[in-house]
Amino acid sequence: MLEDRRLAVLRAIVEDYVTTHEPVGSKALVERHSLGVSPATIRNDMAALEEEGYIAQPHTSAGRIPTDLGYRHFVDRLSGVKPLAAGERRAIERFLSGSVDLDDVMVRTVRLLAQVTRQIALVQYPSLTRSSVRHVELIAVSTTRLLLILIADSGRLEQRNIDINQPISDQSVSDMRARLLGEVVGQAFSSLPGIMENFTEQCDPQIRPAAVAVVATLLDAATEHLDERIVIGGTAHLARYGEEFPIAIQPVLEALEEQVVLMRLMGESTMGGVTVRIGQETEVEGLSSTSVVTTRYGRHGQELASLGIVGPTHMDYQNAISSVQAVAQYVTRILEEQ
Amino acid sequence: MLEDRRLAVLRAIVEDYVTTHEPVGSKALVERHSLGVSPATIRNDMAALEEEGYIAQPHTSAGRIPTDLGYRHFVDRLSGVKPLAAGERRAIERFLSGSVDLDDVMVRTVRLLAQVTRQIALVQYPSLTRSSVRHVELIAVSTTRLLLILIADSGRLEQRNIDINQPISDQSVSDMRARLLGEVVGQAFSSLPGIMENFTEQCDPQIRPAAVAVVATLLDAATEHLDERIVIGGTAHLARYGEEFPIAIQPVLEALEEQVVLMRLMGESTMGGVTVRIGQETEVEGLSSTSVVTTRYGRHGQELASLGIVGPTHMDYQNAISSVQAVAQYVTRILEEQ
DNA sequence: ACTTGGCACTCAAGAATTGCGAGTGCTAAT
DNA sequence: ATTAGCACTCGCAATTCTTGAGTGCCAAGT
Repeated sequence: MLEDRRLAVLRAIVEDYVTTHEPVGSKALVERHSLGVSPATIRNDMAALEEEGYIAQPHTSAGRIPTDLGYRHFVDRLSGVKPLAAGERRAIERFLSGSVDLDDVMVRTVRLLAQVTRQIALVQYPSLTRSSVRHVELIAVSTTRLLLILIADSGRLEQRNIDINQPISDQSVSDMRARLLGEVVGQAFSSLPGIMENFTEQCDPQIRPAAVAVVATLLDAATEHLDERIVIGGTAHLARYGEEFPIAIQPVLEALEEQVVLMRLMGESTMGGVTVRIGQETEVEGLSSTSVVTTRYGRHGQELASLGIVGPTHMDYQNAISSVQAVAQYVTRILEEQ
Repeated sequence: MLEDRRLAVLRAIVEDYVTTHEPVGSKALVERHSLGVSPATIRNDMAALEEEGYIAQPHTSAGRIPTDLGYRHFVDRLSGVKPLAAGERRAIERFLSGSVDLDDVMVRTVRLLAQVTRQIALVQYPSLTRSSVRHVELIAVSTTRLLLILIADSGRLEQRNIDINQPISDQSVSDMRARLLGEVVGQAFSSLPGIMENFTEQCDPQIRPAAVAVVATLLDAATEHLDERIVIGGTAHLARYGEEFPIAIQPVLEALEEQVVLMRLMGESTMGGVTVRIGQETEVEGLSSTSVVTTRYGRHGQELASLGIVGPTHMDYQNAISSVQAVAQYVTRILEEQ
């Protein structure tokens, strides 16, 4: 009973603070929520909650605000995912359908997510790690330059220029293309290094140098920078919460321009379900007063990549979580159609 | 002589304001610049300049700041482009070389430009309008779905999925691919509508529906959304000038998320030379207290697209202009190598 | 053993006041 | 045309004052 009320108080504090963005006091709390006890009682509970580290006072004569730990508890005990309004679902569906290609899907998704959550949105391109090769194309741009194109079954596409020392005939290029196609189509990207091991040896010695270059580039494209493409949107929302609260927006914008940081945010999401990292938990300096809500998405049941949002720690977690989840779900569906 | 000095005063005011970001007074001016006259004289000139609309007073007892018109005059009379420091040139070169593909070039360029100018950078992908087709690829993803890939000689690449009603054989796809290749490779994108006019008619009636879909998609890819891809970087710099000056950063971020706005900024640049739009001249609401410096870049002499920066009206125009110009030059060179 | 009313205490934030000084415009002298 | 002198303006920073929301604690009540 006692413990129950304390949690209710924490919950009420989080909810009020999320909506008003102002420290909440004991009196306001009993007025806005039907807690059935007097402010004095609440004060005792608050003192206990503060002792345990769930809430804090900006200064002596102010109300309480939740700490990172407080949000953590709140999120962990969320009663359940609030379903999205029907209108919202329809909006999502309408927004994502009619994408012409993968780039388009990514751009639309990030816009949608930013719009629905009113936060900064991040969407990672489908990883090559878990994809396989749909097609390979080798094109002679000139006699000493080839263009290699790799298409993943997720629709993602990588291109690389290859410079070779000796001129190569169109016939040789065509042969190599055919061999490449035979070897790699349908194979997982992760298995390419093994598969390509003997490729050059079985080549006509004359074109071996070219083959070596092609294989090197292919493996580079297939194994390096696999997950490095991330689209960002909705940064304008940053200004909104920067206005009133002591969030320096520069470090946030800086963090969002660092590929490494983004990779960390997107990469660490646990499989299945939604990951919420609050404040310091992001382990990124510039994001210490923001929270990150991510989840994985993927087609055909395999999880390809992550998407999510970045917002102030005092965001509406319920809404954020359900939106992120819903968008991930729809993206997955769209990608399956592709 | 008199007119000369007035211009010198305007110039001095702009320069001082750009470095200090504070209204500049008559006394400070004569101290920092060797104008050879007394503050009182400067005051007379200032009064005249204010009358003509080149400078303004934030309030009665403050110094003067340049108006948009003042900056305009300053920029128009710039003595000449300040050459970049050798170190800077080397940095640019090092930064851009070693790009693996077009995406890479674009991303590196935008980062570079943002870093060098310490402003927000915009880089537009090479337009298809002025490119021609390097290669076309038609791939059967399934029996009722094709993937069309268009590669421009600028290295830009477009992909589209095509759903067809009736299953199509691999042989038919291969035939169509061969015909497509023969028809369009080497042709300008702008000429494709004419070229493709009779394509479907010369098709085996059996696969005509598929051919119609392919042609429609091809033309759509080649003629719609030609210039729509723009990369943005360096938004973190926005926070820097947002800190001290009365620039609301939200409208700027919002404007930068509007494709239409970006297109207008990038599209209107005049050919050759650098375009500077100051304050209201941008004709974008959210950018009324920023200036935009753009120029065109392109390979083989043809100008493919634009790149540039967005910064506060009180930016260092000299530096901005020369940096934008230099980066455009190097990008052009890199693209020519590709 | 919890709850609650009462009460003294704290302290950030806003309003009001003041002094300072940078900067101006004007005038009269050079 | 230039300049020194001077009265005037007015934003800004520093200072002080006031207010009130909110707290912690204690003693009384259930």
